[in-house]
Amino acid sequence: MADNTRRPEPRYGNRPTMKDVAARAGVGLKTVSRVVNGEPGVTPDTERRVQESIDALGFRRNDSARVLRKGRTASIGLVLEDLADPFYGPLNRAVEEVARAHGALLINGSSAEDPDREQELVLALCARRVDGLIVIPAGHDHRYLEPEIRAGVATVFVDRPAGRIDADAVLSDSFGGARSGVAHLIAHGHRRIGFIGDQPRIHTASERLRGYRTAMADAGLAPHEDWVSLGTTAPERVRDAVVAMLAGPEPVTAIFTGNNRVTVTVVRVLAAHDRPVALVGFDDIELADLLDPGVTVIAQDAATLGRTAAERLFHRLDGAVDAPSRVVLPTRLIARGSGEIPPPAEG
Amino acid sequence: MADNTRRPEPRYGNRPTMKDVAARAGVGLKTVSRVVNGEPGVTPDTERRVQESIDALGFRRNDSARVLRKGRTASIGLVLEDLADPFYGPLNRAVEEVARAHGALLINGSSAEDPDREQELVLALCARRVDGLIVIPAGHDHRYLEPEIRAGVATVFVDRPAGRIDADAVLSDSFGGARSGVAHLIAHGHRRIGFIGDQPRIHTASERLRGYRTAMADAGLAPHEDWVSLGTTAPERVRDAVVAMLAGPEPVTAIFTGNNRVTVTVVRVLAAHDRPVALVGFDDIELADLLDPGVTVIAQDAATLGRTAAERLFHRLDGAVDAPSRVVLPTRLIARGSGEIPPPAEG
DNA sequence: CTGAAAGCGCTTACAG
DNA sequence: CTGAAAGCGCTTACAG
Repeated sequence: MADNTRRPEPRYGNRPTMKDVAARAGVGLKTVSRVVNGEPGVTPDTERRVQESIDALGFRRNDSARVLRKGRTASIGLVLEDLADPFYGPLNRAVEEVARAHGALLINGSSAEDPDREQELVLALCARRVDGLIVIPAGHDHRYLEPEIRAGVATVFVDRPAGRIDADAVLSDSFGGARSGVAHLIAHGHRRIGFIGDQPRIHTASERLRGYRTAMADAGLAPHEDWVSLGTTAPERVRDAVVAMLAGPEPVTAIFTGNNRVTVTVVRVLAAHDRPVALVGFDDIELADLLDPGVTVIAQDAATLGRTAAERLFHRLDGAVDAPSRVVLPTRLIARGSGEIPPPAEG
Repeated sequence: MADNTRRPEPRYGNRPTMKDVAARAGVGLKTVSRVVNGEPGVTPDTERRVQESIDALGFRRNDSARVLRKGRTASIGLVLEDLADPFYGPLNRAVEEVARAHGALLINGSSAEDPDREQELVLALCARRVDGLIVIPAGHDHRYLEPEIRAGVATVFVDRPAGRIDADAVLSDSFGGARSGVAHLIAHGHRRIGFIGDQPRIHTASERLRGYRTAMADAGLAPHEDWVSLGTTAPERVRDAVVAMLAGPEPVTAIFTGNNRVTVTVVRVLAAHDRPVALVGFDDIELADLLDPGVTVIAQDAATLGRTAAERLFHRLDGAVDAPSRVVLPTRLIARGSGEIPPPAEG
């Protein structure tokens, strides 16, 4: 027999159904349903016969059919940017734990920072009739979700707000965090401070840039255009940005980085640089404390972000109909050395 | 009106169905189905009327009902140990990409290294009638899966093999990787080498220990019992193990660590230690190259692990019925400094 | 080209 | 305590 023999119609295999169990036990369908669901009103003897039949046939209730009748799928969708990004790991896990506590399964997907892919994924989840949706949006126009939300799909945005619709959101204080991080560098004597961030269409990126500009303005500093670089977090792009800022007649003496991926690349570039350059990064990164110098960061609490969003979602699923809310979680500056490097004495 | 007003029966909201669309367009149910699914045999005029009706009502096909009829859910389940562990990020992402390419959604869950939780999750996924399952097993007895596999649920184990059943598995070469890592330390002059690993009931942990013992035996070295420590990867446990190995009359001069979490803690402890101690760790870790010394590791390719497993799964779903296979992927030693530290001159 | 009937595997509402 | 009938929202198989 060849290796590539194919089954005719795979279907669910040949799974026994409640009907099969009922026939074998010589009872009605509803009685099987009662036993399977632990409902009362079955004599011990009948129950035993049904249970024996279930075991013999290897019956397992088809929740997919159950769901169709009950109207709730006991599943939620989580759309994030990249399942492989360590920043989202704790967020993902926190959402899972809350879902689990509510008896719901988690359907996961990455948008890859592509608005079309986000929409495609979100609508596929709606077609599966997930009870609710937690979205880290890639796009800026979520009006496509309006009919779904009206139809009862609870939706909570996390990390970034929804665009053009009014919806629950759970965010970190990107503006405040960046502002305090840049102020920290200024307090250590820096005047020429660079900002390297993610693409400006991403809400967190533009908020962090705003924090940078505000901190500079607060100190009466006017950042040179060349000190700001926004774009993808691809290592080459970030590397070029650092190199450019450190060259020229007025090189920056400190850099503020907009997220974990940017920070990692900047740390690499600075490690190979001849003069010390101060650095504060948004997002904590693993082993940041063991580098020399340790990396000073603005840490956000990704797990709390996820947990808060999921709890909000289930609150809605429990029937809460209060107005959409926005929760902003504080960030925390962790000084480890890189942010406390003074600028070189001016020549 | 109070905030906590509750809707009566949440159901799917009040979603329009094909029946509603048909009634509004004045056509039969089957015609709507044809339009929704892009099947041929509808006049342009009829199609226009139906489409108009779909748009006006905001109809979206209920895939949950579709699935019941079609027999396939176009979804797969992935059970891993911890969604927050950075090691699984790339694996998770790779599985997602393959699933996406096959039009399937990904249902995700963590076992938290608890066999009961693994089983509960796996069976819940089976009840949802996922088409297939990718499992990083926590337990060692997967006979509970036999009826499911017989009923047609394709199943592939990844990172660790199944227990007591014959099933596809995609693994990294834990034994060979650990053996070569320890041999590397021996080649650099070490004789007293410690091994700190995860709990021995975990397949990868015991295989790596076996690799350690084999490398030692190959070199004619008899490891002292105190040089081997297995247990949870909790930082306190690992810290105590390192401290114990470095104390006493015959302290180890090098340590081999069994996975990324152990390595991270050991790096922390060694950074605070007064004498240099060589280190090779299983699994690559972010920024390992920037530490001083850089951390020498045995790297495995988590993305390939995930991709290979997912491809195997869809191969099965396409009907392949060849015997269960075991794929073992090679590991790669990356020398960065910590593994090349020589032992101190003997007194 | 179009649609009425039956059925996927359950639960609901009801009757005995 | 028990079960037959109807229905969840689709697709299948068939007839016109």
